[in-house]
Amino acid sequence: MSNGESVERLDFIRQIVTEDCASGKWDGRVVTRFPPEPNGYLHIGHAKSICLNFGIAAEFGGRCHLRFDDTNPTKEEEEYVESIQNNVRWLGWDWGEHLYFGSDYFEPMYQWAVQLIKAGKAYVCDLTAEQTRQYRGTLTQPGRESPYRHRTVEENLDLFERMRAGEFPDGSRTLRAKIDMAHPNLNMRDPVMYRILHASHHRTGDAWCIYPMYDWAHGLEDSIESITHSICTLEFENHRPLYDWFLDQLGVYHPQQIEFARLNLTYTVMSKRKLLRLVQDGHVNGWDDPRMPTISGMRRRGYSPAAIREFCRVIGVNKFNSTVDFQLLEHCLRQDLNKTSPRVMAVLRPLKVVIDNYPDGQVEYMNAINNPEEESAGTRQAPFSKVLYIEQEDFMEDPPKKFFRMAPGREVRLRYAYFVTCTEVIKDADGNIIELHCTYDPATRGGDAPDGRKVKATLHWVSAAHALDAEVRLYDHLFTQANPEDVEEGQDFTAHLNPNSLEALTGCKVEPSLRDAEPLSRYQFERLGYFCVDPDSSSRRMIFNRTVTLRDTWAKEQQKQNS
RNA sequence: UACCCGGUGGUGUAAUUGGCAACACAGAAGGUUUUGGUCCUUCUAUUCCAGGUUCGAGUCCUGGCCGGGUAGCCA
Repeated sequence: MSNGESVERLDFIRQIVTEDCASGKWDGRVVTRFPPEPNGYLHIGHAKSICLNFGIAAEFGGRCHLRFDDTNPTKEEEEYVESIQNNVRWLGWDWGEHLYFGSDYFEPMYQWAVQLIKAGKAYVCDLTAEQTRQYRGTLTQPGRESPYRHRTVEENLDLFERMRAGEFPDGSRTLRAKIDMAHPNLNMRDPVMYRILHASHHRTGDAWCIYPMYDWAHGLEDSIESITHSICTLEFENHRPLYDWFLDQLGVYHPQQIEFARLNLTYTVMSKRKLLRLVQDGHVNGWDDPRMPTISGMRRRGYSPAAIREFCRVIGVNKFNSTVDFQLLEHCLRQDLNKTSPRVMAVLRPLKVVIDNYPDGQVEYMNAINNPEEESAGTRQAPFSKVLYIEQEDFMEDPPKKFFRMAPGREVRLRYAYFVTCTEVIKDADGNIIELHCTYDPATRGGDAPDGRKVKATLHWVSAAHALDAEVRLYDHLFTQANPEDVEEGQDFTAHLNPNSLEALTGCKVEPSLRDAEPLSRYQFERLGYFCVDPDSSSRRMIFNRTVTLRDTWAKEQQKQNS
């Protein structure tokens, strides 16, 4: 293991960066960027890109810019700019002074466009959007040249200036690059560089009514910022020739674009469009709903930044599409939470237990370990008394063979407290078990028997008189199918939404040490899972979100027996 | 039926760049345990196919097959 760890393997992008540093291609500089469009919330797929770009910069002693690619005012909002910054910071990355906006470069971009026009490499086109599409040809057929392709430089300059001045309505003209209408790569068939959009921009206001297209803008943004490695996702592979063409024609600083495969995860969707749909149609309660694969949602759910970073590390980087098993994410989560989360006892579905031979009114404080994985976390005192709550599912009146927990006449351990034996089961008129009576062995205080006898199970519990009430929200996958996109004709991804993805439990009982738990703080509820204090939680109304269950071999055993 | 990219266990990735196919997750079995957690041990492959080069091919070459991307005045 230590051997495998020491030989840190490089993904193909880090190999390129390593080679470039060795050859001095960029004078040893490493400058990357994370360039989101502020038109939605970041999700775990973005985290992969963020960790890649910021991670490479950190590992190679370079820097990573946070740059908002805000070239389309009709879709972008300030709210998203803020959430994105918060998310990147929360994930643990720091862009230092290097916060940029594509819109800050609109003027130099415009000047470069003028330069291209003067060089005869760009022209103003009066075709409508529909006509442009028809002239472009198809995947198998070449396009036709626009009738406006051969305007004079003077006419183009004049028209382009008047486009900027606002003389023409939306959609009436575009500025296009003059490349090759027969090019097999459709992106090279005289792509649009500017469109007219009389729309207010969240940063530049009404200063502009022409806005640059992605292909024109992005390379220039990279060039201005002296990016060395412009890392993007696979769908931009076909755009690289155009990225290169613009920069070559202009003769400016020219970064290298490198593409990698975006992340897919089982049981979830990963496109901004679909996530927006879930929010807008009310399938979830906002972008930060704990069921969402958004960074905000995962934060609220209780994921730690370290767990997400580790996940992004272990999934690797590649050039082919793949779908990562959700369980790998949960593994990274548990691995981190196990080391860092204080243990606490909480009962989700309480069952009252009375210890008949325990003195009325007596309270003992039991020494409980806060985190067996972290000695420095110390211990705490948990109050124990005659009336307790245990978990309903920890008792069975007629237990199957492999059930080790409480049953009539069986002795089990109450964690950090005593061995108890169930002596009586009390039911209501409908036959539901509503209360248990037990006896305890005073000699087993702390949980060990002096005579060395063993018990098969240890149960968590809370003292009824000391317990705090809480609401606990249990979450499951948002979709019932590993691949939500795999649907019948006429259906869409919402067809497999899981109707039981949220189960809210009230009347849960938690130990009193949780009284002042901070919002977003994380705990392990012993034997149950990891839980996080919801931001809406207060001392009057405590709310916990279940982040993830503990691995549960008993649950697996039950499934086997049922099937 | 155009162009570009890609195919390694159930899943995600490695393979010192032509030299014993390795790691993790998942699954199965067992051990330890005051969490049925953690931890520890063990078990699972025609490297898409067919040729070729070579002492030797996951890696190089040729041909096929399969998958993904691309016809926004989105990014």
